[in-house]
Amino acid sequence: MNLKQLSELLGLSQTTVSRALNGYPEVNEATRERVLQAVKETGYRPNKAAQRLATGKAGSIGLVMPTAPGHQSDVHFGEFLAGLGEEAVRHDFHFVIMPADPDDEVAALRRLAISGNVDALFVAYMRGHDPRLPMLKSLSMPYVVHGRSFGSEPDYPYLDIDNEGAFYDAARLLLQLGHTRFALMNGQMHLDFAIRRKNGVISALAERGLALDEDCISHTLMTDEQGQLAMEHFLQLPERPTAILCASTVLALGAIRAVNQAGLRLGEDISLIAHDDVLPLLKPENFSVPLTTTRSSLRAAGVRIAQRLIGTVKQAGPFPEQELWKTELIVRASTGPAPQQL
Amino acid sequence: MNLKQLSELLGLSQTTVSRALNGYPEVNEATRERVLQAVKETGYRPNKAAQRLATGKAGSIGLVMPTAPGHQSDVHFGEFLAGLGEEAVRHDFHFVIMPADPDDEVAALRRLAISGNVDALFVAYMRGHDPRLPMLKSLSMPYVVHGRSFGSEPDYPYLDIDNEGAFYDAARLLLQLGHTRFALMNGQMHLDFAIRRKNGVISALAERGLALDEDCISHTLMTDEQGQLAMEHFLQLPERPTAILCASTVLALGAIRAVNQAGLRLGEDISLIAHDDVLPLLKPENFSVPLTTTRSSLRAAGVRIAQRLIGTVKQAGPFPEQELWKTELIVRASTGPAPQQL
DNA sequence: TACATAATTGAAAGCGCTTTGGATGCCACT
DNA sequence: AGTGGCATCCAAAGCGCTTTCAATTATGTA
Repeated sequence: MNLKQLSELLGLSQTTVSRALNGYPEVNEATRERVLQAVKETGYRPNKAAQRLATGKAGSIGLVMPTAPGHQSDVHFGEFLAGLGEEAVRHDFHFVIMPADPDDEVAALRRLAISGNVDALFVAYMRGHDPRLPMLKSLSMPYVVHGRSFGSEPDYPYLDIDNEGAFYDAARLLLQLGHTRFALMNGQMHLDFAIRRKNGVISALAERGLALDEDCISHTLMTDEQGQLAMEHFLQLPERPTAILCASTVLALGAIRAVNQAGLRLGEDISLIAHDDVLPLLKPENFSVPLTTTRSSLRAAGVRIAQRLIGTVKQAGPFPEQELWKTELIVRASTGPAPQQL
Repeated sequence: MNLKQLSELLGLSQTTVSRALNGYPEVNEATRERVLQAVKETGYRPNKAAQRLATGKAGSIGLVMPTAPGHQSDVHFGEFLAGLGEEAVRHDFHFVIMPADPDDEVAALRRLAISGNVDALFVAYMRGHDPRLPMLKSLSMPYVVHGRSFGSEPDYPYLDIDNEGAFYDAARLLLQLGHTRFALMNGQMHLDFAIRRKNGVISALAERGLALDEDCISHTLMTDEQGQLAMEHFLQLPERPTAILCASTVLALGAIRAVNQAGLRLGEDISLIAHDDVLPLLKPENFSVPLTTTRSSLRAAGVRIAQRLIGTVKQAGPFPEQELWKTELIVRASTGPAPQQL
């Protein structure tokens, strides 16, 4: 069943049927009803390729999937993708996923753009001074960045969470609880969010005249193994930190293992706040000691970015170019007053 | 730059240029060279939508991304996707990813198929008597299943690993080492691979007149938390098992944590063999006690399935309908002789 | 009643590619 | 010289949709 057959069946022209389907105003409401009814009965579905050829829109958004160690099989990637997909399916959009080595990401992105089978690009894993930004700007294709690029002029469309604010708030909570010795388990150093989170902690501490020792910062991949290692290191420090800020619940998982193995009690000897991306497999409330977290749903971010991307392609009204989402600080049992003595 | 322009530039017809590009035999080698050269110089890339409209091929493979708890953000999904993508990019294929609740998977798959923007379907997370199989057969669209469906006639195209053989071999190794008390940490009960792995263990044990107690089997999600819980349970059993078979290195991670916390030594008090999907984040050789594993790369499976799918769409020669990959048994330090006494 | 205006509808021209059904020229072979 | 076979190449017809331009009918207005 195609447009021609459908229009013959209705005794209308293809033009009118097409217009009825695409919501053009110049078609009589009664005829539109008839068309819609016929669509329902016949199960007609417009041919995507033809639409695309006629309109020039591909109905798809492109993204590069980094595949080097450390990015590969990143749980965060999957979760974000679920969000993108959730929105995409509502608009009959799909993804063009191009896998690429992170070293090749700029080129991969360009290839994707000129391949002609995407309408818009999505970019993540932003770094400080990210080289993809100038490339994206030179392309004439809509894009939205997840995160930001520290050090670059913020004149590109992005959706980010307030990483600095989140970790500032988290650090303040711990300060109010009387903690003075802090440690930060962070993501890889070159990543934008890691830079900002660190800044958030530093500025909260600075207000109390405290500093974050370099020895008390770890920059690692977001795996629980790395979390454990980092925490083991912290626990061996002569001035053992009592307040831990943790860039991910995945890291926290390992960290807590280390705390337990050291015979320390979470929420008493050690207070910990983790950032929670709302990964369904790792709920902070299900930890044996429920985790205090700064929360922001990665999946929701995926939905929103898909909305903006698709909306832009469909030219459906203006979207804010920059969005900065606040995170929620949720206090659970992993934070408590600083222990009175060592 | 489109075909018309390119052909005018060359002083050839569109027909000839098209044929030259698509490897048809009836074009002079010299002219083909000229065309290829011009393509290189102009950077011409055929318009996907037009090709698709003309040929009816979309150049994409569809897959349903399950999003319910337990499937969501599955590390295995991401890893497999990396493999699919690796091959897809070579053929300028892309994915249509449709997220769906597992309850809705049959319907989602059908929607994807009739949406008209995929040429082939990929299906995973197979179950016993999987209801998607009859649906797929009724569709006239190529597909390949990752895994199999226990209890269904094996007359559909699949790629599976020899789960039964893998766990049979693993169990035999442990038997040869003198172990007699076994436990199996398995995936969810309804999943095909879990059924087969269990069968493999049971038949190896049966050869020695041993049985696998129901109490010594866990069926859980493949998370390290579940692994830890399961192992804790096993360790509390009156007749504590000394030989553990584990469906995933992710489960093993938690299991080993439990072993350590119980003060037991891996490879001495407890021998453990895990199935290794070759997840880059969780390498068995990097465990503090390197893990004996049955290995089969999930990513390689992704590559192969993409090959078959794309090959079928392009009608590039016949592919085997059914493939069963052997796994490698790799002995490392987590297996040792059965302890002499409790 | 006559005429401008608005509301609907259609015919037909693409979008850029593949492919069918010839052309054309050249050669070998009767 | 006449014929068939090959190797090359091309014109043109779609593929199924959107959209421009034009036609037709209905609605007001003077």
